[in-house]
Amino acid sequence: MNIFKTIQQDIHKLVHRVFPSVTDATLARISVEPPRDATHGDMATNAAMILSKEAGKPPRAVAEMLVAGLAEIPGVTRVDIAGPGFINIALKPDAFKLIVPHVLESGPKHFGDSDLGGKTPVNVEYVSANPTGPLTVGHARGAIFGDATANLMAKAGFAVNREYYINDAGRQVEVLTDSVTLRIREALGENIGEIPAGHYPGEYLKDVAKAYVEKHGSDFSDRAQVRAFAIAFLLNEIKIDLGEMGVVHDEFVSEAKILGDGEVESALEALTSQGLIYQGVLEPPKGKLPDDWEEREQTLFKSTQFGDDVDRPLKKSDGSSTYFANDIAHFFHQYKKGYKKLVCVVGADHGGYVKRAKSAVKAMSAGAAELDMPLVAIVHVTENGNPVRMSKRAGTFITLRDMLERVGAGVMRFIMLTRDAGQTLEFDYARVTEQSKDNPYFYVQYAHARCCSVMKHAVAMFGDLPDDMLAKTSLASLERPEEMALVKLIATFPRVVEQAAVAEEPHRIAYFAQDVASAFHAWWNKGRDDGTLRFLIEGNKDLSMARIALVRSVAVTIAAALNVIGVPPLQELRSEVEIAA
RNA sequence: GGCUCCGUAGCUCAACUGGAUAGAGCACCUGCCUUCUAAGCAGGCGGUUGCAGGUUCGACUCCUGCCGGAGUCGCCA
Repeated sequence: MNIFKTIQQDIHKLVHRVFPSVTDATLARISVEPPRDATHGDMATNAAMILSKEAGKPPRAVAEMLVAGLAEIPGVTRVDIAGPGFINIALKPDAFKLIVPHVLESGPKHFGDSDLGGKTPVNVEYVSANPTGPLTVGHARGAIFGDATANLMAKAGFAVNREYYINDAGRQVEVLTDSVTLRIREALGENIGEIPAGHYPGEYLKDVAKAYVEKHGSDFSDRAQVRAFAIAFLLNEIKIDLGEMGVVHDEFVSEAKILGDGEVESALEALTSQGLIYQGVLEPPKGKLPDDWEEREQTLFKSTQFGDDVDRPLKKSDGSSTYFANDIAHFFHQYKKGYKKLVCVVGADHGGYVKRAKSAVKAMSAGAAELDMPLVAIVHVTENGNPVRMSKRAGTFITLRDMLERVGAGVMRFIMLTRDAGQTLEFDYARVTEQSKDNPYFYVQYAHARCCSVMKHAVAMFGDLPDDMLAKTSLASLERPEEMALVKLIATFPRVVEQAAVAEEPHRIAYFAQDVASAFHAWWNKGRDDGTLRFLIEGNKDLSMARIALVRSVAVTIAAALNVIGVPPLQELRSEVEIAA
């Protein structure tokens, strides 16, 4: 149930009646949204301003033509023309109150569900960390963002597949094999001295070596065996970490398998048949010339035809395919499986790669598929404001597991979604675990726990109060502004879900949860000064039941939002206090 | 030097993808808190959205050029 959409559809119908020649494109631009300023009413539409050009009349004149029809839409109590031609609409409270039984019937799993996506198959790829070491907090952010984005898109009606692409081919895997071999020799008693340059120095490889020796003994002569063992071991560690974070994938796709299956060749053939591949010489990069630059003819993809800045090479000088060529194969693989929309979550250091990847997908699908590449920025981990440096190369990075053990998955998931993914995130151990309203995780959980506490008292007073019963409760006595503010806020959730899904911005859900928590805390606090605003009023069962229904729907709404983020809502905070103590 | 992302209150960040008077929290100031529910509450202060142009009914948002920060720049992934 999306009241904004319902009204929007009514308005579209009305516009069509008043302006029969209106085009679909124009109609699509006519939106209905909650105004920023509540005094403007409950909803505002830009219809008159959008139609102005086609109608050949000034916006306010167009608005005049729509007012009468708008007033007849069910639930509408007032229609005003304002500013440059906005039409403000007020609805009777009952129209909004319908959301409460809807929330209670839908429950935390389904409130906010939408069919916007029309079951469009979408592949969301995230994490995809190389199986060469443990996950870092940077990976954690990408994992959480990707997981929440996948949840969000699924909630908005897309058919989502969650993919982890295993980079188990290429040079870094050979480096891993060398490094592990060294550690195996060490485990067998050899003094290996300093780890030579060009090897991964991380101590975690000792674990790999130890496990290898336990399984295969002292024979490390079979390079393929060492490599396969190391990858499997480290990938398993990664899966354990992800599992504890509640980050799930539907499938793990192996790069080595894609290469082995000849997918690169078939992808390149597809491009060749479109005349998009040629032999040529690239201009050297403008400005600073690399020291070892030499002109060379190579195999190039005409990515400039699709918005890229230069054509991109597909073969290295030794004839093997570039990373880009392999990725084209990977995207081609996804496309062939039927996905029309590809989302690939990558680190911000891949920013320069987005254009060519998008152009490749556009080219090989002949425009039928589209790639989005959200960039996830760095995490700065601090402790009481003091930065904790991380550097994967030095092997002193902060691992996902370090952070998980320190603050727990719920805190990580929520806090990492309190920023737009493209913004660097400061994550302060002290701040995200403190029990105060300055900590958004706590603030939201506290609101949910307070709702649960009210429910406990309510049950003691009135007996069992299942949701399906509360859904039938009369809400006629809800008339205070604090109550209606919450009802209206809850009613926007389906809209927030759709917009966040389209924008692929799950942080909006976290902000919404904070908004609901804030409005609820405000209501709760009013009850301190004004006894008539308590939830449970002795001797007034009608009012109490109506408020209980609203409190419960607040809890369900917060739970539904947290569900998208992947954070379990807490019934009470006491247990957390004990953990912290 | 080219490209990408970013620049919003003193600080950390939002702003419904072009909508109305740009919003929260922290900090600061004022008042409240011997509790049906204070791990606080109510209010106040705070802005030429980096700068300069442009597009239009309307710009934090789109375009151009500067300034500043981060990332990246054929044979790493």
